[in-house]
Amino acid sequence: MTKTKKADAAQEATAPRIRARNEERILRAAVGLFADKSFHGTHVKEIAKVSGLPKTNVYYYFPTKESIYAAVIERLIEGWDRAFEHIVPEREPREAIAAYIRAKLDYSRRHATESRFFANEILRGAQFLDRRQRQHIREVTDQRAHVVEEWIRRGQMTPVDPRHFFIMLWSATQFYADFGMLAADVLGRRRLTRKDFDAAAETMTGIVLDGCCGHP
Amino acid sequence: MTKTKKADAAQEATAPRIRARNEERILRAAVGLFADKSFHGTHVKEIAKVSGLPKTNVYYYFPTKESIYAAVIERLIEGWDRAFEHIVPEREPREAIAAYIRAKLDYSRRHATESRFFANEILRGAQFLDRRQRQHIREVTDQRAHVVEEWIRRGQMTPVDPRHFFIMLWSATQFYADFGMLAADVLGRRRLTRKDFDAAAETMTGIVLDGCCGHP
DNA sequence: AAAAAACTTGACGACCGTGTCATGTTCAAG
DNA sequence: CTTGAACATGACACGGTCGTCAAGTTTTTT
Repeated sequence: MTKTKKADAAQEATAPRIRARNEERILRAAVGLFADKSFHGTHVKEIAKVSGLPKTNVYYYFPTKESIYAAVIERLIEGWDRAFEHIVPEREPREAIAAYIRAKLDYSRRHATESRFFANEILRGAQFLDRRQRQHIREVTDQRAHVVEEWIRRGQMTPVDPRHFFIMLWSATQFYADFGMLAADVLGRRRLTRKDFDAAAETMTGIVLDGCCGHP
Repeated sequence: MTKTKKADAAQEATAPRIRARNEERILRAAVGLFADKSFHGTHVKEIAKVSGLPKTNVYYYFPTKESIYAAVIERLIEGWDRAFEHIVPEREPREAIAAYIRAKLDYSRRHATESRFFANEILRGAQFLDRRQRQHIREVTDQRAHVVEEWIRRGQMTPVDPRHFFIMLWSATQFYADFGMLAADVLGRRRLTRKDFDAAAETMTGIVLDGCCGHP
C-alpha cells in the first residue's frame, strides 16, 4: 500500500527486454492465481513457481505483492471498454446491440481468467481500484448511455434506463466467464463449449431485442 | 478438510440453547467477513471478535475454519430456490416472471452479504460445494426449466432455451448485490437505494418481457 | 447438594508466508 | 577486456495465524 519506489529508475530508463519479458511472465501467472484463490489465498512463492522465476526475482521487479495485484488491474481496465465501441449512434440499435453481446461473450470465453479476476475485485468492493480508474469506468458508461438515449429520442428503441440496460448486458455476458462452473453444471456439461456460448448469445439477443412473451 | 469430529456428541444430543445462540453468532459474523475478504483473507481471530466470543470458544464449536465456511454454505443453499417458487405452470408467464424478478431483486437487496459470499464461492469454482449440493441446484433448475418448456408448448412464451433464460435472470438480479459498488458508481450514487432497485426491476422486466427495440 | 456435562478462557507452540540481504552471474558499453 | 549496472538466487529474520491445552466457570442432571 505504501512502498512503490525501488526499480523505478530502471523502469523509466530505456526499457530493457528482459524486464519486459519477466514482468509479463509474472503478471500472467499472477492473474490466474489471483482469479483462482484471491489476493490472500495466493502466495508469492506460487507466483514465482508458475512464472518459472525464483521468488526473490519476483521481488526484484515488484516491491510487494500488492503492487503485482495493482499492476494486473491496470491492464484489465484497458480491456473493459473495448466491446463498448459497438455502441455508436450511427448504427442501427438492433444490430449494434447484437454485436455488443457477441463481442462481450467472446471476450468472456477467451479471457475468462481476467474476467474472473476483475469480478473478484469488484465483489470485494473494488478496494484496489483507485479514484481515477473508477471515474474512467463511469465516464465511458456515461458516454455510451448517451448513445442509447439518442436512439430512444429517434424512436429506434423502446424507452429504457440506459444504465440499467447496460448492467443487464454486462451481468449476463460476464456470468458465463465468472460463474462458468455453475453455468456448466446447470446445462449438464463438464465444461462450457463454444456451442454453449453461441446458444447463450442467441438466447440473450432474442430476449433483449424482442422479449420472451410476444405482445398483448 | 478432514477433521470433523469433536463436539458431535453434543451436537446430536438435546440441542442446547447456548450452542444454538453462539453458533448463530459465529455464522453471522463469518458470512460477512468471508464475503468481504474471502476464505484466506478472513482470520478466525476476527470472526471471534465480530461475534463477541473469544477465539478459543469459536474452536469449541467448530473444529476448523473450513468447517465454519462449509456451515455457512449449507445455510445458503436453502435460500437459493426460494424465489423459484414463483415459476409454476399454473401462472401466466408474464406475471410469474415479473414476480420472480421482483423476488430475486428483493433478495439481493436484503441479503446482499450472503449473496456476495455465494458469488465468491462460485467464482472460485465452487470448491467447497459438495456433489450433493451441486446436484440439488441442477435438479431445481431442471424442474423450473420444464415449466418454461410447458409455457412455450402452450404458445404462451416465445421459444427460448430455458436454462440460458434463467441464467440471464440470475445474473442480472445478482449483479445488484454482488457488484453493488460498481452499479452505484455507474448510476452516480454513493450507495444503491431502494429506488434504484425499483428502477432496475422495471427496466429488467420491461426488457425481458417485451424487448427493447419494438418489432420489425 | 453433588456430580457430570457443557461451556469459557488465557497462554502457548508449531508452522508458514512475506519481504530482506549479501553474494554471485550475465549483460551493455567504453 | 574491463567496468558498472541490471539481473538472479539461496538462506534467513520477522511477524502473524491456525489450532491446542489445561484449567477454570456455569449450567444441567440425578
